[in-house]
Amino acid sequence: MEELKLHIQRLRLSGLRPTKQRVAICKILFDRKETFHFTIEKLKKIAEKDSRKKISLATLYNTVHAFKKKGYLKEISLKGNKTFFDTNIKNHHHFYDEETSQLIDIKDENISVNNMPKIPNGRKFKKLEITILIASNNQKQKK
Amino acid sequence: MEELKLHIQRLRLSGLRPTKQRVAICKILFDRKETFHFTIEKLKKIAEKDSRKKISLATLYNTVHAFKKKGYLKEISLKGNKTFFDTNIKNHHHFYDEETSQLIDIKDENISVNNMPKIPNGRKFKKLEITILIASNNQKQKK
DNA sequence: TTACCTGCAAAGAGTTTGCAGGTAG
DNA sequence: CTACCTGCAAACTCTTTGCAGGTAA
Repeated sequence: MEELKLHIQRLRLSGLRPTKQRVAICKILFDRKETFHFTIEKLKKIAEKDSRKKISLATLYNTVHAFKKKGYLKEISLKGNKTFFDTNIKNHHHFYDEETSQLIDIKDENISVNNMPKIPNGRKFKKLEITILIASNNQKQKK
Repeated sequence: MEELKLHIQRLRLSGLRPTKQRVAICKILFDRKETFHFTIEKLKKIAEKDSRKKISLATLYNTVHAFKKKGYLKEISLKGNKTFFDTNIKNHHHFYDEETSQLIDIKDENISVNNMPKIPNGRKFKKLEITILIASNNQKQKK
């Protein structure tokens, strides 16, 4: 179980004790090859199904926020009132289908801006975020 | 009062009757040269101060949503749980200072993407949204 | 043992909705 | 007069927090 050690390390470095609930959350978040995009609600359902136990919101929120603060997770900027998180912490962008709430990563090297506007006075550049909104092809016209 | 006629027209086209409260909202939103970025809460405060009367949340929400549906307002994609709106309905992008929640428009012609990634199968391109996160220059380092 | 953690439930924040009196047409 | 609108408050959704029993170290 090499992964388990990594999970425990990630938790400790985030200032959290490695409890069963938190390790279960880690498995879902980090035992995967591909990016995982999620809301707290979705993570809760998956974590409870996989571990076959109740995981409280308090635990989910404190764990996810500690990971975000430590940089193991990123929050995604989207319309709407749910907070989305992303296990891909590299600099990257997204396709987003608002109808299905589905997110797809775009690698940083697969997109670029060729003329950057001047940053307003007294400010400095922090980060670029590009979202390409997409929709189903076969969709009927919305009235 | 040429503006008043425009406000009434906008309201009618949005399927709303031109009441005093709604005209007051229109004045704040549309009697201006520059883009206005706002949350419902901010609009409420300004509208109540300007018109010196109470405007209920129900009125604010139904009016703003009708304008958004009609295309007189746009919703902005940002982190966090408040909904931001924008009176600039042209295709454009934003600088965003998360510390102050300040938004600054970037005209579409002042920024461009030079290599677009391939749109996922079965989807079509809808819209491009670019946000440039900025921060104050003189800010102390965040720990 | 001690500090931290868990589940629960209550509280907050933002948004939406039902209702009864009020107003535009 | 009728349909729509307003303010109010209740309800809803998502998130945060306080608490008392439980667990890691």
